[in-house]
Amino acid sequence: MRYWLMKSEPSDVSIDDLAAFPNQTVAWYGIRNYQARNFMRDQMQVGDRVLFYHSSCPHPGIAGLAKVSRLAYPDETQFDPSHHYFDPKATRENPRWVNVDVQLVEKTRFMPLQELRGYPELASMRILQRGNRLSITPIDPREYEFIVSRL
DNA sequence: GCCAACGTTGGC
DNA sequence: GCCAACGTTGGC
Repeated sequence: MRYWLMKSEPSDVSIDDLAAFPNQTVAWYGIRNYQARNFMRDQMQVGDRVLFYHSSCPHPGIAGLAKVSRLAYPDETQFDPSHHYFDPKATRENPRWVNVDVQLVEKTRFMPLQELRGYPELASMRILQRGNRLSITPIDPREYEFIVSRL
């Protein structure tokens, strides 16, 4: 089992939105970065644990715990010309983008980015590195446990 | 709104 | 295959 941090803009899908969805599950659509796509396609397994992170918002930070509930499959939004995430180079025969499904495990207390930055134990987390933009990053199991034990 | 970082594109 | 230009991300 692996551990991941997945960024979501709360104006798009917040932890409360996730909690309100059917089965408390969301398709992680809209990933248009090859490295992040490859994590979903090649490495994510059902049951993998996810830190659900709010980004690009007034209060960035960890908002809850989730898990991978379905293996990667083609992202529907790439086929829809009216959609923001439409990709003219993608076809049904040759999809370019995939997504997993993510299901809520628990809405936790909110752990702000500022707090994460304060723990020396987490200093090597990718999310904390200057210039990091990757929206899906693997998390070291010890870092995951450290964070969960403080939520 | 600024700006650093970095991924992508496309001409050559 | 190089690399300059451009676009996007995301914290502040």
